[in-house]
Amino acid sequence: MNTRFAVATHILTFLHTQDGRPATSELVASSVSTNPTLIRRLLSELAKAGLTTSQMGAGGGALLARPGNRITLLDVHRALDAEGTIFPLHQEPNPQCPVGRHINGVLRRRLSDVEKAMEAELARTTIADMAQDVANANRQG
Amino acid sequence: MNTRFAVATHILTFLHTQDGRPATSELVASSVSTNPTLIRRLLSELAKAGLTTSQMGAGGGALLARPGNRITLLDVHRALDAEGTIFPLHQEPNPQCPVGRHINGVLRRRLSDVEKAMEAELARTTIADMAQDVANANRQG
DNA sequence: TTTGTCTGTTACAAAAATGGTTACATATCA
DNA sequence: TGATATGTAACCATTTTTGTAACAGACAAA
Repeated sequence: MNTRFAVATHILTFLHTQDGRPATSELVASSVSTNPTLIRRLLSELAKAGLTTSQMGAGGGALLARPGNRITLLDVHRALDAEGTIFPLHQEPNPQCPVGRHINGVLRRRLSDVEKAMEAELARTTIADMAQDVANANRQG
Repeated sequence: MNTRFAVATHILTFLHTQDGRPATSELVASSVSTNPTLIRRLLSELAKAGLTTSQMGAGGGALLARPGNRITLLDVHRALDAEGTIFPLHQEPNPQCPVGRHINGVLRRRLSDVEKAMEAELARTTIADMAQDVANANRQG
C-alpha cells in the first residue's frame, strides 16, 4: 500500500485547522498515527512543491504556504508523484512483434486521457473543502 | 512500478490480433518480453473475471472470452485491482484528534468521485480500439 | 549569549509488493 | 501413450514504503 497521498492530504488538512499556528512534525505525527520523520519527509516534498513552509527552531513547525482554498488535491498529487505513475507502462516490449512495437505508444495516448479526467476531478477539491468536510463530520457525529 | 495493468492490456490486445487462434503463454511472453509464468498468472486473473478462456494441452492456449469490442480498459482494471487501490487510505489515524477521526471518511467520499471519473474514461476504450490503434501505427510506420 | 527546541537530512533496518525462476501435477490433443 | 500447455505453488531478488535513530544547523526565548 502506498498511502503517501492520503497522509499528505491529512497533513495539509491538519495544518489548515491549525489556522496559522505552526505545527511540529511530532504533533502532526500524533494525528496521523505515525512517526515524525515520515511527516518531515513528506513535508519536505510538499515544501519543494510550494504548498507548505517550515520554521526551524523553538516554537517552529509547518504552515500552509497559501490559503487552503488555493491548494487542491491535484496539487498534492503532483507534489508527490511524477506523471504517468498511476498506470505505469512496462518497459521494452518485443520490438520484433507488431503489437509489442507499438503497444506502449498507444497505451500512453489512451491513458493520458484517463489521467486528465482524474486530474480534473482531483482539482475540484481543495484543502479548505477537506477541512470543511471534517468540521461538518465533527459537528454531526 | 506496477505494470500489471499495462501488461494485461498488452496480453488482451495481442490475443485480439490472433483472431481466434489460441496463443500460448510463451508466445505472449515473447511479445511482452517477460516470462511465461507471469503471463499465466495474469491470464488466470483475467479468466476469473471472464475476459479470457484457456485451453490446456497440446495446441492449446489463451483466447478472448468475448469480442474485443466488448472488453474495455475498465474491465481490465476491475479484473486486476480491488476498489480504492489507486489512492489507498492510511490505516487508523488518531481517533482522539478531530482531524484524524474523520479524515478517512472524508477522503473516501472525495476520492470515490475521482475513481468514478477515471473509470468512466477507462470504459471509453475497448481492446478492439487498442488493436486498431496498433494496426494504424504499423501501417504508418 | 547560552540553552532548548525543531527542522532537514542521512543511514539503516523491517515490511510489503512486484517480478523472475523453477518445478510439477493435471488436462488435452494427436 | 507421448508431447504439449495450463494452473499453481514455492522461492528468491529487487524495489518501494515505512519505521527508527542520529545529528548538524536554524531559531526563539531566557
